[in-house]
Amino acid sequence: MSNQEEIAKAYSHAEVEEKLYSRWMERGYFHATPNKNKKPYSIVMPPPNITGQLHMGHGLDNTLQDSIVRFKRMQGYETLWMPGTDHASIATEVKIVEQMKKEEGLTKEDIGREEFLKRAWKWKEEYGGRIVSQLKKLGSSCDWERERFTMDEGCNRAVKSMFVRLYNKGLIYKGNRIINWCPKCRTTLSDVEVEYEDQASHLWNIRYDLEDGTGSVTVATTRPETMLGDTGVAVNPADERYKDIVGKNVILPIMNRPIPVVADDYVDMEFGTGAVKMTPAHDPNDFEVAQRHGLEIIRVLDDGGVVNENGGKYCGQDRFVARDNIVEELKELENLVSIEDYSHNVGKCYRCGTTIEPIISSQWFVSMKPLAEPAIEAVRDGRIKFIPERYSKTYFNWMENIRDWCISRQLWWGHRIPVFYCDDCGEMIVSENNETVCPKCGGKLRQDEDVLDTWFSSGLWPFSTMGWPDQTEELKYFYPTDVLVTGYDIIFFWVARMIVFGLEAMGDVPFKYVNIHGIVRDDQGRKMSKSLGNGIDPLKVIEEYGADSLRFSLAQGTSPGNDMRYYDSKVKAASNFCNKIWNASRFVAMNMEGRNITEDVDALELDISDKWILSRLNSVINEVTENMEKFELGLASEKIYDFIWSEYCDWYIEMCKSRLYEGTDREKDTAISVLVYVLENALKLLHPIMPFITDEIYTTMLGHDGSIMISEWPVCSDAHVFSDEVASMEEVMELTRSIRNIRSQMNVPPSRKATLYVSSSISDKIKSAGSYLTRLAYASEVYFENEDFKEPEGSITAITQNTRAFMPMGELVDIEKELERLGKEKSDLESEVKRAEGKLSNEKFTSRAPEAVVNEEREKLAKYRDMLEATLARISEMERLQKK
RNA sequence: GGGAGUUUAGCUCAGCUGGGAGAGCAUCUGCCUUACAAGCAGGGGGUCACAGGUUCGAGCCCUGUAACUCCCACCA
Repeated sequence: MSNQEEIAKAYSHAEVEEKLYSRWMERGYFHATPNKNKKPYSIVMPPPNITGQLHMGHGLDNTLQDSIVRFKRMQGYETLWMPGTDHASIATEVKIVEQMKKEEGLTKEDIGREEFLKRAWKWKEEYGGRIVSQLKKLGSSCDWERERFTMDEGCNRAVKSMFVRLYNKGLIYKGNRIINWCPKCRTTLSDVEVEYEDQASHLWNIRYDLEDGTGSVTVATTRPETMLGDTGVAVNPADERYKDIVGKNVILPIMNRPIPVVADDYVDMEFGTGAVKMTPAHDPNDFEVAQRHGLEIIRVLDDGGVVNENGGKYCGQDRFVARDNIVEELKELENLVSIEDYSHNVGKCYRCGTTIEPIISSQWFVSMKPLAEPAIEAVRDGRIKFIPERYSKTYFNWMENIRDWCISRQLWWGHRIPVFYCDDCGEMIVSENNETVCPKCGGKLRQDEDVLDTWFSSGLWPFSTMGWPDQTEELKYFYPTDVLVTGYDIIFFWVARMIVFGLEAMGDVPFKYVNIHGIVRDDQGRKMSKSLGNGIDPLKVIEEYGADSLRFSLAQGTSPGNDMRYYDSKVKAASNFCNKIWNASRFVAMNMEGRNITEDVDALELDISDKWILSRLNSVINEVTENMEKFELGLASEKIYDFIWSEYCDWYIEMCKSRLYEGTDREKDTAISVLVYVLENALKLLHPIMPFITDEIYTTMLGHDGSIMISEWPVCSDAHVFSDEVASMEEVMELTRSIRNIRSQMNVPPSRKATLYVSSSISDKIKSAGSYLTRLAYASEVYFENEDFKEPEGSITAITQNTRAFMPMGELVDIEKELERLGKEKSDLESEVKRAEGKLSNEKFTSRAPEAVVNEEREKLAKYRDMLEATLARISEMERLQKK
């Protein structure tokens, strides 16, 4: 259908990708719908934040998912890949607040909640689609008709429903507890949203004098400013040093307030002085101790991290300013005993990096323990499998020590907590509906001001996107989903919560496999980050090399659970591969012209090379399918790459040329039919990873209607196992390699052809392969001779087990050089023989090793002995010539 | 303080249930051989971190050591 002039010599990705993606969309190939005649396969996409731009992490994540989805679609499953975006409550709000401040000098309080939300929605409309269009550039075959947003109406319904359900079960409660507070974002954070970092700091030792003047006690702290809120000092009850002062009061310096000394097991006698100052309002441990001993709780920091009116003269000072000043004053008061260097773990807000402040506050919590139990069980009994398996350990460790989840956030952008208060009678109503009137007193109701943790709605994603709480057809058909593909960095944030919520809401796991991948680092192994400026923009890479190249390099470089580095050279290599495929296909297309192509290759009169490549294809189909089933995309890519490049292109195409150029019509038809058949199947195997180029070749060059993406995945066939031919072919290949090697070492250029005399004990088997040798081994003619053939003088000789090939090279043969080469050959073979002999003479080996292994060793020994014998014969022949 | 991972060619990494060390890039040599110079052919380069052990046989299994990385944990 095409000729050389019509097909470009190099593959150009830009227009192809654009064209094909819109074609796929138009034809609705991505859409999935419950279909009783097909088996379902489903994946939900980890919804990217609407604030986000596509980065390499998305690139990897979505390449893996798309590859799996395309594979399953070709296998005939009704395949749903559910896409969507996440409202990312805190991340988005921070961004909008920043933008407002920068552009208009406004704070969110200036414009009020309603106006702020209007802007947020506008922001979502403007930028929320950005990442979606970027995902499309990657080639993602998601069902865009089903695209969802974590804050759309359906998701909102699901969130409210889940909240009420858990509340009614007593699994959501409001409590006054120490929470993580970000003074910059002015909101609570859950425990997983705090990132800990070692910081060089000090340990300040401060003396608190006893009220009765009989002595003093020294306490150590890393946060001197909190002393303003101290309401006690704790010592270990077993500590002899402090036995007498328990129950007495000390005077809190600066504040000059008497506070009691209490005894509590929490205190470690070995650490520091063995006495600990208690700040119950700003430290979780102190809070617990205070609860046990009835200590007062005095909050001294406000929501902005500034000392409040309880801090006396320090009121109004930022916590870190106050720290310095308090240390100064303590020095002046001579209460500061000493300052030690100390490295200490500081919690930071995962969004803005501000040091978090533990603060006592009234918040909403999910009671996790009862919910965690079935979630642990689901992984333990194998209903959910982590890949790699070791991550289940991480999961257990976290789940088994789980603490309650603080879900209320003092933000505006998010799902508002469905709780209503009556200020008149104090009634609290938890409801999915927008309640306005108090059922008890008829008073006006006020909704809780707070919103929910983003991850609360993300946790519902696998079923909220399919219509839950309604029992939809989609849920029945596609839930549970098959696999979740995500990075190890959000196992706690997201994966664990989905499992918990899925089991609770649906009574079933949300997915069967969790395929965990690592993060994409830069070429120096550093995390890609905005602050380092070392991020690589996938879109730029796509623009330069094409989505296929990027995808291939990502898929190829990945192994489950491990980080990978991004290298430009990897993408370049993948793009060379594209070009290779393009040109191989171009070659095939050119030779298709005017030929009679038979699709059923088994009906053809196949020659040895055809049988060899079909056998090889068969194995590759087998292996790649298995790799894909096990989510081993890296191995799959490597195998397809090797097959196409090193077998199909390097050997098979070359072998076909003799028939295509010099054969009969019938031979030509056979060769091209097999060429097409193998190419087509190889393209199919590659399609999940490189969707664009494979479809372009499939439709344009191979002339198929439709698309490769809806074609059938190749299956292996027993009819294509030709072990004999493969073995013979391999001997021919070995012989070829040997001839090439010799010629290269002798510096004989390919243009210098020689006659080839082949003397082989398996001549009948490899005779038909003789014609390939012309091309592959640069021979002018090939003659098959009987075994005792006496070669012409001045030949160089390639030796394989059953075959010798002689090439008379005339004066080109440097006898000395050839002897040197043969000498090296000889010693190589001798050591092989020795190795095999050694093994086989070991009685323990022959008696204990499996028979197959022993036989294999025997065969090797025979082979090397044969080859050694032939080599020795050649050496003496050469030596004879040398003497002449 | 627990837990996990990594250590294989100059660089980045594969190596399935133990059976003669692999790829890509880089490097060297020779080739514009009518699909592809983004290519072809060939070469060099590895005591598989170290020390023991199990085994007929260990990169792979066991024990220990070292270095690097990550996660978790309320020791002020």
